[in-house]
Amino acid sequence: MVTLVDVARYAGVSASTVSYALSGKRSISQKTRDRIEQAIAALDYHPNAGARALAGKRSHIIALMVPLHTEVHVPTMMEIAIAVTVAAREHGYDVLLLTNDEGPDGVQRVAASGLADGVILMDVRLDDERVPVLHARGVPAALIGLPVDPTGLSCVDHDFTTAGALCADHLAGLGHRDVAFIGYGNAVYQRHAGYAERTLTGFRERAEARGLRFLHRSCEGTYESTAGTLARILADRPDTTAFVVQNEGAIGPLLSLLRASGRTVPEDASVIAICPDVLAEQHSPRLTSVSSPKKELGQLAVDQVMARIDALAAGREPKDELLLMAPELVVRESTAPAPRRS
Amino acid sequence: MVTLVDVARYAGVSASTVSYALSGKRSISQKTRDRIEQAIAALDYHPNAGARALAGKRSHIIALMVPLHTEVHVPTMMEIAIAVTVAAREHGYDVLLLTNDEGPDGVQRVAASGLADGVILMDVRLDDERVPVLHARGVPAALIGLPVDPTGLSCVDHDFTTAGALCADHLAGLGHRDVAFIGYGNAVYQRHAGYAERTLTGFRERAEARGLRFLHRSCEGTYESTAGTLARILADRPDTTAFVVQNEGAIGPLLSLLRASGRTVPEDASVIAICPDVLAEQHSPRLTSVSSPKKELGQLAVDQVMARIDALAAGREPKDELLLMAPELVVRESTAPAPRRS
DNA sequence: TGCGTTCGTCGAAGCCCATCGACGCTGACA
DNA sequence: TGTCAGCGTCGATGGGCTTCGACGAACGCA
Repeated sequence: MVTLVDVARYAGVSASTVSYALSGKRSISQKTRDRIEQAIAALDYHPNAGARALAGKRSHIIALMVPLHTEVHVPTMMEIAIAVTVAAREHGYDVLLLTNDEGPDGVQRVAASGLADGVILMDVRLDDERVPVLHARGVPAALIGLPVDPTGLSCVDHDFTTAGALCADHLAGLGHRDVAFIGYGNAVYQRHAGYAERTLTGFRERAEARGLRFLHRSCEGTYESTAGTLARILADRPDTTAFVVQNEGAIGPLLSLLRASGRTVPEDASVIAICPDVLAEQHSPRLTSVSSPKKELGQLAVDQVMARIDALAAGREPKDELLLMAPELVVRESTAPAPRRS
Repeated sequence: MVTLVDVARYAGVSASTVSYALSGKRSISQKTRDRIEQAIAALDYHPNAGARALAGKRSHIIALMVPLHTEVHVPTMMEIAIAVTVAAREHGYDVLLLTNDEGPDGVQRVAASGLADGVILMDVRLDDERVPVLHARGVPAALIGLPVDPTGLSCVDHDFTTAGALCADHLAGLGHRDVAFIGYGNAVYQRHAGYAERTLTGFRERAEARGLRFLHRSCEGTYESTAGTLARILADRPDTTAFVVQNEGAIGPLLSLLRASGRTVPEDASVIAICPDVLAEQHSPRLTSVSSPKKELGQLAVDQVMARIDALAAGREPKDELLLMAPELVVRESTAPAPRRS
């Protein structure tokens, strides 16, 4: 194994000089810097991570805790995880993958052992039990999702409330009067997943403000569940002319079922999906959708932990942040003015 | 920060005794062991990861390199990643997430710096450029997927060849004569993704052996692409009575399209999906499918790296392994005896 | 009773790097 | 020409842990 001392000897300087050349924390003449770089290349030197962590009191690792089982769209989660990893690398950091099932102890473990300098939590519950640990140990952290009380924390999330409102606005603007909202399964609402509730609230408030009549129905996301949900909706409100779907699994079945029931989208029924753009694009007709950027979410979360890690190292008080990413409604082919009443 | 010395002092023993008590590498009397455990609990001691890595020459971290962008089913990938993480924890290891775009350099980086003790590679290409790095540095590694030349490596993968064969067998057994295989997009075959080619080979060979006429068509996985693919198949071989689909995105559209064209599944047309069971279950009718366990895949990969890490530490020569996980064909509601010729 | 073991514990020597204080040297300025 | 600032470099120290060799105590056996 090649060490810093080997490099120093090869370059004819002292070990500390090599260290400073690498970290840039003291100025080094161009000449020696060149010699050192040459030595590093010649010997194929890679600083030892453990030693660096020990001496520098920084592991250059952040932990990312992902949900083990989730009702949320898995590809979306993955996209965020990857965005986090890529963004972290740009800060010279690596990402340690933790699963939800380790719970608060997992956070404790990686933080207390100095394995990770900071933590990013995904799938945050309103009363998330990992949050107290963060406070207790003063762990630099960023949450993707909003707990009830975000004081002392940095959080990023999609602005689901606005997402819901955008849907209501768009449909109201097209002249629809009776609208149905097809959401996630009951379990999601029962465990108070923030995103589901907030979308619904945003939609409800705007719908009421714009004089829409609306129905919310939960749905498990399978073909059969969607069929049942749709049947109930049409039985309860036969005049329904538009659907908002916030459940990736229900989109395909809904379109098939509408088609099967003789309804053309968008002439007879409009459909808005709250889902990633790629998904919206791959249906036929291509779906008008509301989505928010996942990549930026991940990047922002990383920026937030980094800021907190730096603040901690510098002894500064980190400032709380609460960022909601604006969603965007893209009009495609699945929404049209409401059909005239028969 | 609480250190091992603090614990030792509190327990009235020496530091090395505490270390041995924790690692179990030398016998410690029950009495002192108790005192030490009590001290650890009282002081809330967590061993410093960096120091441990430095002194022990093991980081207790394995790196998992996941594809950045992939045509493969993302939830499947995620399931494997999570299985790896959970399995690693059971060995006292954590998982570092790397993305494909770091390429060979990424492997080099984490291995040479001692950041990771071993590496698991996903989405392995037939001529994967990361493999030479593994050989050059002697990095303990396990591949999920098969390269052309697996000598000196440990690999696990699904037995796609058998998966293809199972499909052909099942359909031949039901009396089908004309069968279509709807695969991934051309890009997947062009970059020689092993899984796509092997499935096709297995299917082709068995189909020929059983006297099936068959057609392979690639498909991008969108609704429109599926529509085009199906149209071409029916134009070329109007007598086609069964479909094998190896493309998660095409399943829903295919079912809708068959239904729309007046074909009932399974009476008029049989469908087998090569996909995870959960997916197969959520369509209507529930699909006969061929799937292989993802969780075991992840676990086996972890076992393989661990074996190699241990071998390296003990100076033993690790043995190569090549495990193919047997797929299982589950008969559900989408396959039936071939309809009589009209 | 004497000897050789085994068991339990200790002290010290690293592991590799970051950082601090010190020091000689060069150049600017008075 | 003398003085004072940097600038560039060095040596020493420390960070928390693992591991090796050593050593006293307790024990078995002859």
